[in-house]
Formats: sequence, C-alpha cells, structure tokens
Amino acid sequence: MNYWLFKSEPGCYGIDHLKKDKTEHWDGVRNYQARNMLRDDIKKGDMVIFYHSSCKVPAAVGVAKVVKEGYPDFTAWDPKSEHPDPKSTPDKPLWYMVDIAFVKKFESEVSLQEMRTIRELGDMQLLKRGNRLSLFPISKRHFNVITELGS
DNA sequence: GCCAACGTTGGC
DNA sequence: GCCAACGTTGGC
Repeated sequence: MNYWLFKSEPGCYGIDHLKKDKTEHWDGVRNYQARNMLRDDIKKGDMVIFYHSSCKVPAAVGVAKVVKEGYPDFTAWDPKSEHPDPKSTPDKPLWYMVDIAFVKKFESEVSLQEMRTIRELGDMQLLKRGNRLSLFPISKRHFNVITELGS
C-alpha cells in the first residue's frame, strides 16, 4: 500500500465537500507528472492526506482512501467543465483521475507551518522549495506522523 | 533541441 | 498583491 498527499483549494473543493459527497472523482489534474501517477501508480486502497492549499492557513486537514484506480478524466472533453482540453478525447484520453472516499477529518488540522517544525517530515516533498505538484507520494512514516498530529 | 516568453502555482 | 519556482509553448 502507498501513501499520497493531494492538494486542493478549500474554496474550490475542501475536506468538507468530500465529507458530504463521501466519494468523488479527483478530476482536473492537468500536469503530466501528476497524470502519470494518477494513471500508473495510485492504487485502490492507497491512503491520501488531504491538504488545503492557497488559503489562509495551508494545512493537512484529513484522510481519504483511493477507491478507484486511474481512468480517463472525462471532464477534459467537456467544454463546459472547469479544465477543458480539446487535445483529450474519449478515443485518446490525455488526462486521468482516480476516485477517493472520505475517511476522516482531523480533529485539529496540521498546518504547513507546524509540519515544517517536525524533523520526521523534513524530507517530505511538500516542504521542498518550489514544490508545485498537486499530488505526490509520501512515506508511511510521513502519513503516520501527520495523522497522529491531527488527532 | 534550444531557449525566451509566458502562464500557473502557492506561500507569504 | 508580490514573487520565486517551475511547466509549457512556439519560433528558430
């Protein structure tokens, strides 16, 4: 089993949305590195730290679980969607997504600022300079440390 | 295939 | 709103 961190802007789609929806497809990723992970690496049963970015207090806010492995992101060929891409078609899909299910919302969210002070999280991609990927792998240790801080 | 210009992300 | 970092685009 592998562990991942997914970023989302809470104003756009936050942990409370996922809690309400129970499961949701993680669409709209338009970056090749992230696409490759969604298509090839993220497996059913993998665990996800849900992270709020581009907001007042950037923070890890909960846990989700992968319930469906990579399949074509059909929002790409919907011109009315948030991130349409005419280069992607049902015959030749360019972008992929997975489905995730709500597991829990942290009792206290774990801010980016707090995570920076934790030695065991020092090598996490989230804390590296210039990190812009919207999702990336984390270690089991990272996952455990963050979930413990959140409870 | 190089690289300048431009766009986007995201913390601050 | 600023800016650093990085991805993408497109001319050559």
